[in-house]
Amino acid sequence: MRADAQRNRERLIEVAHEVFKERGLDAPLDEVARRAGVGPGTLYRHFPTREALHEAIMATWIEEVAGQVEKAMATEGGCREKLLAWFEEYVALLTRHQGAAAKITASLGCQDSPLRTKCQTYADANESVLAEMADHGVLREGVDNLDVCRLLGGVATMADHSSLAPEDVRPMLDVIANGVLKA
Amino acid sequence: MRADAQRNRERLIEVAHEVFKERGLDAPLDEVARRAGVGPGTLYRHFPTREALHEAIMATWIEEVAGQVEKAMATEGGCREKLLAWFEEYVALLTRHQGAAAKITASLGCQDSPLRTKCQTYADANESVLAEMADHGVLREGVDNLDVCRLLGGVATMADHSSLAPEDVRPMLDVIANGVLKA
DNA sequence: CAATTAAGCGGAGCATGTCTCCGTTTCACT
DNA sequence: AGTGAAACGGAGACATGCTCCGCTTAATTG
Repeated sequence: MRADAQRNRERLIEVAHEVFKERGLDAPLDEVARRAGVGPGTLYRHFPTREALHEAIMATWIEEVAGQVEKAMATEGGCREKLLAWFEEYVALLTRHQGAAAKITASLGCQDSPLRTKCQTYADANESVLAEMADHGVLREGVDNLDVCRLLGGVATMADHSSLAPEDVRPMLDVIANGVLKA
Repeated sequence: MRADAQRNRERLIEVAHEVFKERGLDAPLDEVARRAGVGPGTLYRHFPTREALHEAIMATWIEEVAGQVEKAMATEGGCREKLLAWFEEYVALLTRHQGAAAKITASLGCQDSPLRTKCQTYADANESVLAEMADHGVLREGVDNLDVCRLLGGVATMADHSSLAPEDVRPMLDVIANGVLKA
């Protein structure tokens, strides 16, 4: 790739990050181009679809997921506290950008989504936490990872749409934890 | 109201019902006007915002909610089966139109949403079911109606976005039921 | 049954946003 | 420096939301 193309690409990702943070994932793409000081054509050449740009943005914070699992698992207390710490982190990661939770979770099931690798990272992370719970014998029988991911995605989406504070999200996560752990 | 205005209003609601069913709640409003054989101006006079039209549409099926509560409570089996029957009905009602679940659930908390009366109907219905569970002594302490509604709304939203079949939704509702009922 | 009038109609048209096409510029290599 | 291809950028076609205002028509009244 030519040096100027590389520069533009990086600048676009950087600017898109800001714009999406400010105005949500549905922000006008021409605005991204304008602020990056390039024409719309340049933006669309680098990122043919809105999703392609989303994917590029998310690549930066997907890297944090593994670390957050470890952090949550280091929480003081029993399995329930660890699980809830992870659930809170999961929701927090998904709600970093307005609109992201719904999109990422929607692509959980489908193989051909451009966001597939991203949501897979989340699913894998959650699976590892559930496996830990199973090892400690506290996981209910028949609890499926995909279902839990969708439930958490649903909570995150509701939190996003209603601008819920963490203390409003917590009781929902409590219910899910109760449903996932043995009594 | 003049007779022709009345006629147009009814026709618009009827057509909007079709269009929203086919293309989701974000379908072009001009398409609704076109199919109804009126100008866009007429549509926007009757329904100044998209939400106003949504509200009018939903008024028709909001009437079914109370009946569905009774139907679910008449399900054979114990409290768990009744609760799950209601949860399934709740999700089915919310996913009748693409995009509806997210919008209705988002307006649960806020007082000034045009959809307030609609989502209140759902919240009241769910509250009555939870009250029934409490009467039978099977409801966990500290389970809040609003949280359960949001969880169900989240499930419905995920079902909507991923076009999930009822059998894919059921396990998520199982987890919520486990979290809501005493062990 | 005209005549009157205001409620209602409808579409031209502006605003915003997406995305493409293609003439022009710039980089990289010789 | 010269050359060719890669990259640029912006005009503009197209889609959608929404408004304004001149025209039509239903309802009322003498």
